[in-house]
Amino acid sequence: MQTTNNTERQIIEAARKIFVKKGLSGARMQDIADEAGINKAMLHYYYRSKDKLFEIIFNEALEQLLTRINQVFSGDMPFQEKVAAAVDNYISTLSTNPYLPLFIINEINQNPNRLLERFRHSPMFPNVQKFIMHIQEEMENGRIRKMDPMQLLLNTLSMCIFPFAARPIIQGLFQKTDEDFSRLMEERKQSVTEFILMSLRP
Amino acid sequence: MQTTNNTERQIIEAARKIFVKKGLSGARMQDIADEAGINKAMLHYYYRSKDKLFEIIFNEALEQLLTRINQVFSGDMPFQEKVAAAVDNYISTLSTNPYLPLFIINEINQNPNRLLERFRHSPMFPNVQKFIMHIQEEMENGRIRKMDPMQLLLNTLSMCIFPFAARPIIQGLFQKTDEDFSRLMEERKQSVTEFILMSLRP
DNA sequence: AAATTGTTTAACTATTTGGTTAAACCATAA
DNA sequence: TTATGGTTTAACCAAATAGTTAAACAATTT
Repeated sequence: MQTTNNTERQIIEAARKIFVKKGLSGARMQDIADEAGINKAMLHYYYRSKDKLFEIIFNEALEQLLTRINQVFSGDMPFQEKVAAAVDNYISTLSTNPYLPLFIINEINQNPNRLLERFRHSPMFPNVQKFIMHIQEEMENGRIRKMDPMQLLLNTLSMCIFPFAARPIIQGLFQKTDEDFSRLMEERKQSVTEFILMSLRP
Repeated sequence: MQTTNNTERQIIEAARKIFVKKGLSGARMQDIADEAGINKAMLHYYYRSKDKLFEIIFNEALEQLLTRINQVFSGDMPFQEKVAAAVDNYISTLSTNPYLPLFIINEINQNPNRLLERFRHSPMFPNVQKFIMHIQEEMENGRIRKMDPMQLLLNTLSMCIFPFAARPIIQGLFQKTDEDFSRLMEERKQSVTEFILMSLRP
């Protein structure tokens, strides 16, 4: 029985690697089989079809991304700390899963109706609302300057996520090595947090 | 001869629509032919292969995006105005070409070596450098607070581009109509500019 | 009008690719 | 050891898809 589990796991890992890199339409079942070092028929034996296998990978990716990120938003720290923690957590998560955001954005673009359903029912939604309310509270108390909370949320997410999505362009354009990029993102935790909080000074 | 030109143009327009929406691997030659309302053989008659046709669309998209954006960075206005103009121009361009950034990011991800070459030789590169120098100048003169100019550049690009790449997620998650989204982006021009300049207060 | 040249189409081919099957393999239980 | 049941493989199939071709068509030239 350990063979079964082992094979199943090998398939999932290979599928994740290929799907996340090439997307649903770009991935080949043969590529996944090769990556897992097994016969292509095994993919169908364990997971029936390409679509079924993809579904598993997509859901897993979505959950992985949202779960960790989410704990921060719902936490009860003071506002400044919460921003710092959110940025830190976001950039850390993406540093270890750099392909994830582009993968998810892309597939939702290709198939909004089918995939957005999961998003809406994900644990992320309510916490974002909570974060927005926290922002409004701070503004009303005059502790930060007033602006549309939605725009602030978009700014925060944009600055955390975008550099990873555009990574190959950034690295290519500015001749950065992988190490350079890692360092840049590490510094970015501090820099983005500061950038946001400085902007919000009343 | 007008028939020829007309067909050629129809093909290019159809190809742009399909490629930009579905990407290289997701696009079907038949889809492009259908979109153009012509026989599939015509695609090969005029443009030989899928790859050749894709190359044309990709280069065109890249040029379109960079050319307009670029004029701003190289201009000679005062810093504050330059930031405002850059943000405004960026968001305006993307409002009329919402699929463009994701398309370009994606295809470069799929084929970095082949496509980055063009990027590096594009007219964008030197002007970005000029913008960075302008930032440094302002910092040295104490007109804005000090921070890594590269991070500032990343922040600016992120906040302008990301919302368009993530558009379906944003709209789906927050139940925004197309009109809502347009308005949000229109307000964003002002909001992001302010956000940046506020953060840079010394 | 006839000939020539470029354009368009339907039908076809070759290749890729997701999916199936029957037989071989292998571990475990009887 | 042999029988059983799950696992794996090579070979195959069917559908999708990029690309080709020969013939029909249309415009232009002579």
